[in-house]
Amino acid sequence: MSAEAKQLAEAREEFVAQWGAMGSQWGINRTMAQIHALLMTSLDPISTDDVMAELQVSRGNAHTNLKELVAWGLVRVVVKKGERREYFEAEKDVWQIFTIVTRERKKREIEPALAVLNRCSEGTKELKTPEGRAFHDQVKQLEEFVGFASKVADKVGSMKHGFAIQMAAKMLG
Amino acid sequence: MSAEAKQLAEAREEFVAQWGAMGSQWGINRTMAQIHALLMTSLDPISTDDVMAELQVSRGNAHTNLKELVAWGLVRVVVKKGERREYFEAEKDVWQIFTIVTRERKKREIEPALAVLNRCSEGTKELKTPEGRAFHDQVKQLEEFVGFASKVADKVGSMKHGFAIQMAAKMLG
DNA sequence: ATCGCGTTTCAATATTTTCTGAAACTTCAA
DNA sequence: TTGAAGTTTCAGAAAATATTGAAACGCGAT
Repeated sequence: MSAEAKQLAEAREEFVAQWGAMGSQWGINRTMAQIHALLMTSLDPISTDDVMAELQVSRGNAHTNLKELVAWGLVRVVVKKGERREYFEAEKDVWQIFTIVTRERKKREIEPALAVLNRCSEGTKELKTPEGRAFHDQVKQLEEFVGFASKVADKVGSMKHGFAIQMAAKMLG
Repeated sequence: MSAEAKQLAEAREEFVAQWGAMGSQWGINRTMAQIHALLMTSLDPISTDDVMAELQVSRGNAHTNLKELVAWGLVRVVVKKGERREYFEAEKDVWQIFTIVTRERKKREIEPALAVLNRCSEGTKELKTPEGRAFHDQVKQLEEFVGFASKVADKVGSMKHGFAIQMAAKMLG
């Protein structure tokens, strides 16, 4: 192996390892994040067995997390003609990745919160005691804010790359 | 207990329980989220013993998570004159809560990612093989995007309530 | 200096989450 | 129909996280 190839292999290994470690901070499991890192930096689609070999994980683990990435929409299944084996390739466009993660986080984090807040706010609407009113008001404020965040997430998630960059640039400027 | 008081107690209990369950989804531990819910909907500051009684958790657990909330800046310590015991009260303004969480998430999620990306991008700058270039380019794109997100987070985290609402309204309109 | 009251720490334990490995299943070609 | 190649599932094992409970600690009053 040439010096260049070695340098690349090292950098990639670090990227995969660190991205995996970060997965935890993000509430995403380590293997899933590592596979994602591996796929994002692979020129060609790779198979379950490749993942097993690269990351030293079991077939079950590799399989489950590949399919989870496919469910998120961050990874696509690729079939090579004349081969039965499935290959996988990642979405590489960073804006696409961002919108996918935004949609997914909205679904997992914002929507359930909103449902809880709606319920608690509705159920205390006509309370008359000071404690009851205070509770209702606080929950209502949270509800309104989270509802608003939900709309923002929708908007951002449906923006085209160029438009988003333009808007953000204006905001930062 | 009156019917109103019962209704309130029930609603609050549900809010605390559900907010706690959601903590997991958010990568925040359940007790911490429950304490936060409790404090956000409490008119008066409450003590460690109150938390232990309400949530049926140990002193150590209550203590650790209260202090963690204080470290985040979501909760303040209150000393009542003539009392040695510490009481705690939550920040109740939703925009304040949002900016605090934004800052904290930036610190925990965005900054470490950026550090990794910087390192991996720097370390592969002068690779010449197609694989090396592809890796460098992909990492660089991620780096640029995350760096951008970092700036946006700073900006949003330092906005005044009114200004942010105005801007977001324009964006959604 | 000692006591009483509250805070803090931490080793042991419990719970939750992730991972493994093997069996069951599917599909397709012979 | 059989079997080779690949995929999927899942019960049990391992690892990571959260929680307990009790001891150590800090501090002001006596």
